[in-house]
Amino acid sequence: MNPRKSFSHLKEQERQARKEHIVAAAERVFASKPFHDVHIRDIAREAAISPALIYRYFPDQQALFVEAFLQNGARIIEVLDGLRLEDATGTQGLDRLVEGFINYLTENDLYFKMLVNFMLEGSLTPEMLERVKAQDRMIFDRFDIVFRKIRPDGSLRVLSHALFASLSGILISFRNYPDKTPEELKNYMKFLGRVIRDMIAAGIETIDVNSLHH
Amino acid sequence: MNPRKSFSHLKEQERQARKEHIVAAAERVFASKPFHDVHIRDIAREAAISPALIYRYFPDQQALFVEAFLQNGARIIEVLDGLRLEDATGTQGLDRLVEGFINYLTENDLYFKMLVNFMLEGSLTPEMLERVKAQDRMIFDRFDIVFRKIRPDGSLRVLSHALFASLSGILISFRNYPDKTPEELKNYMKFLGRVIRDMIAAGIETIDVNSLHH
DNA sequence: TGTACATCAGTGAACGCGCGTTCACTGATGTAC
DNA sequence: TGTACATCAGTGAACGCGCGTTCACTGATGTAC
Repeated sequence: MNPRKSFSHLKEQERQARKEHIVAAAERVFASKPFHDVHIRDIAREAAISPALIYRYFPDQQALFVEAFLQNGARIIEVLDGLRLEDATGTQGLDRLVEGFINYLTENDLYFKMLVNFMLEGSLTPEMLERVKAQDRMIFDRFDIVFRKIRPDGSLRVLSHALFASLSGILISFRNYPDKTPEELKNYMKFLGRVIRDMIAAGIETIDVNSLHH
Repeated sequence: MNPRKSFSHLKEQERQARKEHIVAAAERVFASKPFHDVHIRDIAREAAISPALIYRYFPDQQALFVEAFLQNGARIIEVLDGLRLEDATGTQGLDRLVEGFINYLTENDLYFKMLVNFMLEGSLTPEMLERVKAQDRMIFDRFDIVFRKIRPDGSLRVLSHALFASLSGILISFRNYPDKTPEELKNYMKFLGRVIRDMIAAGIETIDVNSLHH
């Protein structure tokens, strides 16, 4: 590695660090206000830089948003891995997953708001879409682990999809449920999560998952 | 009723009809493009009137949007009532509900997009909020009917919430699932709906719903 | 070591456009006499 | 019946603002000799 190369490598690293600084600022802004109230100028202010500088690091707004989104996805995967689902036996993993998933996402609903917004209107570039898809798969993989413990023979991915959708639905549907404190809301969502969990735990033993698809 | 009064009544009726005409146009536009691409000018064009006229019937954009939203909610309730859930026995009602709900909302996803948008960012006036809440309750009432058939003793509303959230979650999570035709998507969502349904059917007999809340 | 020059991260201000909303006006219809 | 006037639904154009993005520039750092 000649000096020239090593130098440009350092430069590149610096550049990467600054990029991450901007993404981190974006995440903080997303955490603080509704999705559609987040503007380039807010993020620039949060990062203490000029709005124009953002365009030296990202081609446009969407590229930055997707980056922040993926960053948050990575964080979710970390949280799921922190639950040590592999080590659980029987339905223990399911318990942990439901509890952990709702816990994290009620406390960090930025990822969730972004996720839903991308799902609703998402018209991503093919390349961005590929990255999001890959991350989705990684999340579903974590869900699969839990079901493999209970029904090693079943269509795990289908169950993962069903559980993910159910939990997501809880988080969305009761997000702004009126006349409740945030604490009550969170407890109610966790309660609904347990209802779903118990249904699944009761049903999974008896149902022939593979025969359902017709 | 004197002529004056009857006359103003007619006028009022006309006014109401024109209002509905605008709302209907709004619904059509919402059905045709993403939520955030729907603008007053689009709706005016669809209704074949001047944008300015809309402001003679609605105080602002949000008022019109909420009206279109409630209109769609009313339509959902009609669909649910059309399923004759009262006449079903055992888990038959549950089957019909899951099938009908997903069927309708995959084919008319405008309501759904609006619903989710209101849930995510919704900052409605108290009066608007009250109307939306009342409609939510009416929808959950239909869900309750189904569960009352199976478990007359359980906490019906909780089960309704859990099922509603699960189905909503399916509709959102797999809305833009990549590399699938709309037909395949719809079938997969219905399939996931049946998975949830079977879990519930299996679990509901054995679970003590009332004891879960702690 | 010093000097002229190139590079490039970073900037504040301005551009341009889209969109909700308002304005000033028109013309049809109804009313009073 | 005819005429002057009031009302009010409806309009096209303009206002105003917010926001993504670009522009023209600065100043620090590195390089060549």
